Amino acid sequence: MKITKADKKAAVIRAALELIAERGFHGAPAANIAARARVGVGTIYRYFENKDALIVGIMHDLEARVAARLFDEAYLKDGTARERFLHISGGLLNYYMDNPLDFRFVEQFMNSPYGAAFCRDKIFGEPSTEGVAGALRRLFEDGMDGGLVKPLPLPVLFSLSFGPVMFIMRDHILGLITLDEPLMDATVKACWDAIKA
Amino acid sequence: MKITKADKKAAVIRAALELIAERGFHGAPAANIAARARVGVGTIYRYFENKDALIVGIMHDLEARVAARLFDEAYLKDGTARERFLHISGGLLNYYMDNPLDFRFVEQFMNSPYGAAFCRDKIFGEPSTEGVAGALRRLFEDGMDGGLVKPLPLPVLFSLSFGPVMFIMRDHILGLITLDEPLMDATVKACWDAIKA
Amino acid sequence: MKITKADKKAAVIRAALELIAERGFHGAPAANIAARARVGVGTIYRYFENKDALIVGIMHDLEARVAARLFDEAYLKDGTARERFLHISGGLLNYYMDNPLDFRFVEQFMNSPYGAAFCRDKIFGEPSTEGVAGALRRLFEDGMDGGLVKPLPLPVLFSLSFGPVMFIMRDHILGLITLDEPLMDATVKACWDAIKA
Amino acid sequence: MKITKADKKAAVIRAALELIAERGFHGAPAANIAARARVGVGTIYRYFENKDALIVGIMHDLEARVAARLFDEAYLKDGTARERFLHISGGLLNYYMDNPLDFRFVEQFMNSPYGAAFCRDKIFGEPSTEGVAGALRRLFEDGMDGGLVKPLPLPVLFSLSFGPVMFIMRDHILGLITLDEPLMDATVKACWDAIKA
DNA sequence: CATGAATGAGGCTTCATTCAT
DNA sequence: GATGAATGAAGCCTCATTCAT
Repeated sequence: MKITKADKKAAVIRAALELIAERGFHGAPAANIAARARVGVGTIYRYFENKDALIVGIMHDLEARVAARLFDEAYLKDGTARERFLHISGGLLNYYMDNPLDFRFVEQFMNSPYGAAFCRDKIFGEPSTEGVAGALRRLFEDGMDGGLVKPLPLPVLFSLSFGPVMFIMRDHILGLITLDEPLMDATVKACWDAIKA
Repeated sequence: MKITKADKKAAVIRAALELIAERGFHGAPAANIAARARVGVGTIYRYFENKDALIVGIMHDLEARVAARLFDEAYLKDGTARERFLHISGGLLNYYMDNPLDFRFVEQFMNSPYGAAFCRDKIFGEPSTEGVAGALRRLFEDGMDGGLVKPLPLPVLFSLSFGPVMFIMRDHILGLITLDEPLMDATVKACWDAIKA
Repeated sequence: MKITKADKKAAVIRAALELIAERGFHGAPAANIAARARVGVGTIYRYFENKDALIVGIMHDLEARVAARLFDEAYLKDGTARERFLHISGGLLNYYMDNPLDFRFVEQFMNSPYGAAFCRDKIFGEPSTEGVAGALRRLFEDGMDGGLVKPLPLPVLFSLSFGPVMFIMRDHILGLITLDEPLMDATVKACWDAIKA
Repeated sequence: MKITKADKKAAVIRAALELIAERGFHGAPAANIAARARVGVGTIYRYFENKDALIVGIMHDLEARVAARLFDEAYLKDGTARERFLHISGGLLNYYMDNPLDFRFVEQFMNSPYGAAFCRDKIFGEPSTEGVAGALRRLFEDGMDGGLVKPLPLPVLFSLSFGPVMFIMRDHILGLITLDEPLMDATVKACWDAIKA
C-alpha cells in the first residue's frame, strides 16, 4: 500500500477545484488538472466519464463537506429557531471564510449552465427530508408554524438567508471589504431580521 | 440611410448577451454570435478588440440600461429612505423579471474572472458620486445618518439589499418558484427589514 | 491641383516598402500600408490589382531608382574595366548604405517566391541590352575579351561581384559590423580580385 | 518499437522545411505541414511552442547537419589555409547542391525577420570557439596571422567567401545557370582570390 | 476618384479524449 | 491500473478584397 492509492480521485477533485476556483472554467484544462494532481491525464478519465462529470463530482464532494460542517453536534442539540438559524448561516459564512477556494468554485458552478442543470436535478428528485436542504426546510417550516418566521415560500426565505452571505463573501474575497467576527455576526443577525416575523 | 448602419455593434452586443445568457460562455463562440447578429465574424472585431473586450462591453452596456431604468423621474422626486430603497430594490427585481437574459448574463459575468477584474477596476477608480453606485451610497449614508439604517459598512448593506434579489431571481428563472407582484413586494420589504435600524 | 494627386501611388509604394522592410511580408497588411500612406485601403486597389502586384511594383520602382544612381554621367565617361567595375560595385554598396530600407526590401523580395518569379520573368524576356543587366553584361564581356576578367559564365561573375556586397550589407544593417568608407573600398576591391584574370 | 516513435518531431521538421523551401513562409500553414508529416496538427505543438519556434528549430537542425558535413575527418587533417578554405567553401556549395531544399530554406530564413533575430541571438552569445563559426574564425585568423589572407574584419572575409556561394546557388536553383564540378571549383577558387593577401 | 465598413476564408493554437504501452 | 503522446475538431482572430457611399 503506497501513499497513492485510489485517493488519486481525491487529488484530481482537489486539483480541479483549485484550478477552477482560481482561474475559472477556462483556466482548467485537463492537462493542468492532472499536473497539479500529480497524476497522468488519462487517470482523470478512470474516475470520471468526462470533464463535465468531474465538475459535477467536485460539487457533490463539496456539498458533503459543507453539510458535515453545518450539521454537527452543536446543531443537533436543541435551540431556538433563531439560534439554529444563526448557527447555520454563520457556519456557512465561516466555512467559506476558511475555504475561499470552495466558495469561488461554488460561485462559478452555480452561476453557469452546470449549476442550472444541477438545481434542476435536485428539484426533480423528491424534496428530500435529509441533507442540508431537508434540515433547512424543517427549520423554516417550524419557524413559520411558530409564528417566528415570515410566512413566505421557502425559496424566498432561502434567498433572504443566503443571498447576503454569498454576496458579501465575494466582496470579501475580492478584497472590497475585510470581514471580521463582529461584522460576520452583524450580517447574519441582519439576515434574521429579514426573515423573522 | 441603408440596411447597414453602425448599429451592427448593438446587434453584436445583443447577440452575444443572448447566447451567453442562454448557454454560458462556453456556448457562445464568435461564429455563433456573428450568425445570430446577422453579421460577418470579422465585424465583431471592428468594434471590439477581442472577445474579452466584447464581454466587458456587454456588461457596460447593460449597466447603463439598468441605471436608466432605476434612476428615472419617479426616483428623483423626494421620498423617505425606505421609499427610495423599495423603489430601487423593487426596480431591480422588476428589471430582471422583464429582462431575464440580462439577469442570466450578469450572473455569469459577475461570478467569473471577468467579474472579478471588472469590480477591481471599479474600486481602483475613485468612489464615483454618480451612477448607480453613487446614488446607492448616498441613500445608505443618508439613512445611517438619520438613524434609519443599521450602521454597517456599505458592502454589507449592499449584500443585504441585493443578495436576496439576485438569489431569488435565479430560482425564478430556473422555475423553482414563480414570482408575482405580492411576492416581489414581500421580498424587497423583507430586505428593508434586514437593513433598517 | 492639391498636394495629393496621383502621387498617392508613390505614397502607397513607399509605405509598403517601408513596412515590408521593417517587419517582413507578414507585418505589412493592407490596412497598415494604407494608414502609413495616409490613404484609404480601397485606394491601394485603384493602383494595383492586388497585393502581389503591389509588391512586384515596389521592386520595379526600386530597380529604376538604383539604375538611375549607378549609371550616371560619371559612369558613362570612359574608364578602365576595373574603374567601371569599382564604380558600379561601390555605387551599389553606397546606395544601400544610404537607403537601408531599400536593401531590406530587396533582400526579402529576392529570397522569396516573389523573387523567383521575378527572375524567371527576366530570363524569359530576351537578354536586354539596356538597363543594369545590359550594362553589366557589356562590362564583363568586354573585360573577358580584353583578358582582364576571368572567363567565367556571367552569372558566376555576377555572384562574385554582388554576393559579397549583399552579404556584408546585411551584417552592417544588423549591426554586426559598421561599414565605413575604407572598409567599403577594401571590399569592392577584393571583389575585383575575385573576378580579375 | 512501433509505428509511432518520437521521430515525429523529425518528420515535422522535414515537412515544414520542404514546404517553406518550396512555397515560402506563406505557403506553409500548420495544417499542410502536419499533413505532409503524416501527423496530427496538434502534434506539431507537442514539439514546438508555436510556429515561430518550429521555424527556428528547423534552422538549428539544419545548421547541425551542415556543420557535420563541413567539418569531417577530411577537414581535420592538416592542410594549408587555402586547402582548408576550399574544402569548406566547396563543401558548402556541394552540400547545397545535394540539398537544394535546405538552401532554399536558409535563404528565406536568413532574409526575413527570423534571420535577423537569429543572428542577433548568436551575437549576444559570446563568440563561440566551436561549431562552424568558431572553425571559420580560426581559419581566417590564422590566415591573417600568416599573411596569407587580407587583413579585413571577419564579417568582410565571410561575405567575400560565402556571398558568392549563396548568390550563385540561387541562380543554379532558379535554373539561370547549371553548376558543374569545374564551375564550382572555379567559383570557390575565385573566392580565395578575393580574400588572399 | 477616394474611402473604409463589412466580409468570411483561412491561419494559428488549444484541449478533451483516446489508446498503446 | 496508470500514463502521456497523439489526435483533430473547434475556437479565436487576421486580413485581402469588395462595394456602397
